[in-house]
Amino acid sequence: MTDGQSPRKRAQTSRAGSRRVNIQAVADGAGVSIATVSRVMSGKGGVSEPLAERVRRAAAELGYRPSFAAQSLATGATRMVGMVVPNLANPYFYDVIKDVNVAAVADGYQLAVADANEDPRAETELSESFLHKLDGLLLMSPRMDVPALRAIAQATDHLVLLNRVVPEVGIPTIAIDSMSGMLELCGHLHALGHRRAVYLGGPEHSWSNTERLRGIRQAGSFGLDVAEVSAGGTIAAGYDGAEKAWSTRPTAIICHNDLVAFGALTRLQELGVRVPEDVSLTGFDDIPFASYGSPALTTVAGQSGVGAAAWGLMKRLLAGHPQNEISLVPAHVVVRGSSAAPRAELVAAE
Amino acid sequence: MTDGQSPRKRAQTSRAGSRRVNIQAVADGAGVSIATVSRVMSGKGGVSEPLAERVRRAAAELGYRPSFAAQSLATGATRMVGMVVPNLANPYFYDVIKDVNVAAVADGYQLAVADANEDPRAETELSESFLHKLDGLLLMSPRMDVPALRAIAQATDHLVLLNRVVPEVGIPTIAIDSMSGMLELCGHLHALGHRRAVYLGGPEHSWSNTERLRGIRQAGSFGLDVAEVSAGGTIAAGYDGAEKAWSTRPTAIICHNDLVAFGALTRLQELGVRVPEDVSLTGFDDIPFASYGSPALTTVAGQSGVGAAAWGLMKRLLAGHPQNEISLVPAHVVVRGSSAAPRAELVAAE
DNA sequence: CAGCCCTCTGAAAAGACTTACAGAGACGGT
DNA sequence: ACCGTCTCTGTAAGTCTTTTCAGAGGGCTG
Repeated sequence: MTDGQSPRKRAQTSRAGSRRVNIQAVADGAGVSIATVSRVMSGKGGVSEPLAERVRRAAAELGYRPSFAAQSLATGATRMVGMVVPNLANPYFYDVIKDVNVAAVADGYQLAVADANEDPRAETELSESFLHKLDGLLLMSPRMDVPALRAIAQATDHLVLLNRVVPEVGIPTIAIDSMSGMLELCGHLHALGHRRAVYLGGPEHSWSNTERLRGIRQAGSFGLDVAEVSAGGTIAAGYDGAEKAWSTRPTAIICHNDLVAFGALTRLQELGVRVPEDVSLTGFDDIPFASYGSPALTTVAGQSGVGAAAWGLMKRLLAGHPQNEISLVPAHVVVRGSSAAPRAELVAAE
Repeated sequence: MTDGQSPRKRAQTSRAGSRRVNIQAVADGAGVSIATVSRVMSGKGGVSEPLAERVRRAAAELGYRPSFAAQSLATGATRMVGMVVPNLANPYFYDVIKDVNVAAVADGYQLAVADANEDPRAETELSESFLHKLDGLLLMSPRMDVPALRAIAQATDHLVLLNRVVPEVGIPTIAIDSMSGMLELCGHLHALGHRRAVYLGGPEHSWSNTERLRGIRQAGSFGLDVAEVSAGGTIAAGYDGAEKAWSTRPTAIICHNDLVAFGALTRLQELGVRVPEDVSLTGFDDIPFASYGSPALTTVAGQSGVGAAAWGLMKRLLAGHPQNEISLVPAHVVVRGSSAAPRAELVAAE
């Protein structure tokens, strides 16, 4: 307190000043103008090497880091993108998030993830907030309604949709081809000899559920008859729906996703129903848990590549090239222990 | 195009101006100064109602939203906090993330999550980046070494540690009391009659693994003998380690977490070992999958409250009140089907 | 009726950067 | 020797908001 100087003024002269070290401090330290410091820090070139070195040293000495807020304000960009996910609890999402993350980081962008907690309103709010703060937005399987989606799409060009196709709004999209994946799965079951199955459904109005149902209905054309039992996409829903599904004595139970299958499997085992001897059971998504179930789950894998593709789209959008691509990533059946040929007497009984 | 005005100047007069609607545009629209607009938008009061109404209408008409970057620059705050997680793939983390999220949102903060993909270096980079951009940082079970952690702690006061206690650096911390949770679990097994168990360990240098081991070693004092087999905290690690653990013919296998237990369960069933008849199996964390396994997993639950507590700490830090609390959240055994009394002859054999 | 205080409003500074533009110096060519 | 050009650097404007301070006006009190 006795240093004899007003601590307020010329704080940038000494490093003891309590104010943040800013670009001016570095400029003073290196004896150059702030423009030069800015040029050196951003690596844009155009500064002679000896001077640049001097600036770098001064910056390092002072521990200077450009202010994110000021940079964003000046450039109008943050080099961050957001991703809103309906529910982090589904391990399926994680695979995609990881993919996007890796790809984005490789391009010098950072990904921030927000969880909407299964609430469409939260989804909308988070989306608008992210959009307003970051450079771009990836929406994973959004449950929000079309008007909400349209509002967001109108507010920005930097929007990518994952696993939901909304033809009435032109948004660049990457989605797993649930329909054909499901069709292939049905084909697999049919080939094993199944003729009567039950579909344990997913979230009512979700696009993926609609698509998977579409695949299932098409399977009717080659002779696989599938009844529908609605569930909800979660383990609990699978557990709760399993008994009803089994009550119709199908030879196969097709679950909306692996989570549902997992829950159903547990319930079936409680009921003394053996999988796959008494009934075949299938999932969708191929989450890590799927291959470790007992039996391991026959499922449909397709997420690989989705994340990278989504980032590719976003990257081009950020570069200012409008996209209107809607691409479907193929999905393929992964056969594991939970599906088998139905017992002969069950097929014969039909 | 014949409106007779140079479109460049006074762009704020018409809504056709291509530049962003800023506070000046609203001020002009409402016939007030930007200071008044700012006051109205931030709800700070001090503006007469009729005028405020006029401003609100003008803002709505123009679709004005304050610039996030400018706001951050002016206030020095973002009202966002970041959380870095080693791996989103572990469902356990999700419970905590969700909790923090809910609590933060309730206080008007937004949570951004970043995944370090099990890479300590990425963890450090993400942390520094977030710290630099956002108002605070929550570090979930960080794997980074102490110097890295110390560097971050020195750069900010707004840091909260979850599930890792680092006594040599004074960081506010919330952690599950793994040690006593594990001790309680051992007590449960001991009470059932178990005397010889194996611990299928977690990530080598993680704090939680160290603590759980500590609990296990203490259990020796009341007569539960536990050998150690290192695994790695993942399903695959549990699967891979199960056979080795079983080879010592314990009456119980204590897994580092539910993921490991899940993998081990699968492998044991493949080997024809029945759980819990031939061996008891326990997890830790009580992830949603745990109660749906077959058998359902006996585990240790403790995460409830961790997220909210962590946010509480962060909130006080953000309010400028230094904290140096290191609090341990109690964890308790949840008994389910995977643990039972050992078969009499096995105990007798000892 | 004067003075005081209170409420409301606006001007202007502060916050930290980027970047267009201009200018200085060096160097080569004629 | 002069001019043009090129490279490097600095000045200053622009980005958008918050907030302090001062001032205007009105009402109340003594």
